[in-house]
Amino acid sequence: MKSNSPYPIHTETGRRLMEMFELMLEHFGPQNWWPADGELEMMVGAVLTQNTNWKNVEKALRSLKDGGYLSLEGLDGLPAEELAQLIRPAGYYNIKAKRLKNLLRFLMDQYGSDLSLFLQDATRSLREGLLSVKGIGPETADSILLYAAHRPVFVIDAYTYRILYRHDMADDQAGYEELQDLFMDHLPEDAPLFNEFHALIVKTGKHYCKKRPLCAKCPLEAWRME
DNA sequence: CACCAGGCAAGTA
DNA sequence: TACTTGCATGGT
Repeated sequence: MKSNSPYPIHTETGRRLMEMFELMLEHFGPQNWWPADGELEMMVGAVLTQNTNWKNVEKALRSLKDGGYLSLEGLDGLPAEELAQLIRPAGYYNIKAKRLKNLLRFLMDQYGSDLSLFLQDATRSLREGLLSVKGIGPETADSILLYAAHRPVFVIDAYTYRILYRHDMADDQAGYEELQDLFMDHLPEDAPLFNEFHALIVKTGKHYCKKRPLCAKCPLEAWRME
């Protein structure tokens, strides 16, 4: 993907979104997400980072790696209680241990011990399968689809709500699917674009105040003044 | 001290 | 259906 050879955009909304994307890319550069060593680590990280600072997730992933548990077999052979203690720094460790176990059971029951069969599955509805797992909601499912299975699915998170609402591109009642459609109906279905855009939204969103109107300190506004 | 962080499920009315 | 609450550590 080259930032200076834009995709064909056919709507005003699409142009506004691409303008935001270009500004973010210009200011922060490529984010190269997802920061993980392999697809399984990515999926584990997706569960661990639920409502949790990524720095804390890294500590949990580190202890899983150091213990040699970051494989389907390694995690499967680990009692939930032990898994919980290993992922303590990521918070919500009891419930997240169960969620990881639920995900592991889904993968091994549906695809055996070969993760690539899951990642390359083009026949069934991967999203519905993931959403049937207790502990995998829309954002975690879509993160896995985009960053592990490389499908052109746009991931929505709290920062996406905040930025779009602040720039009057969505109302405060907008739901997940509604915001996802906003991106997917107006941008080309391109996994590398969705990958970088979501990562940049997370990076940029951190600089917006949680509850305050748009002001000159909001990144996109400040950059336009430069 | 309060507040936040790359959500989700279960309970309540 | 539409809110509300529990889950929990670590950093600012």
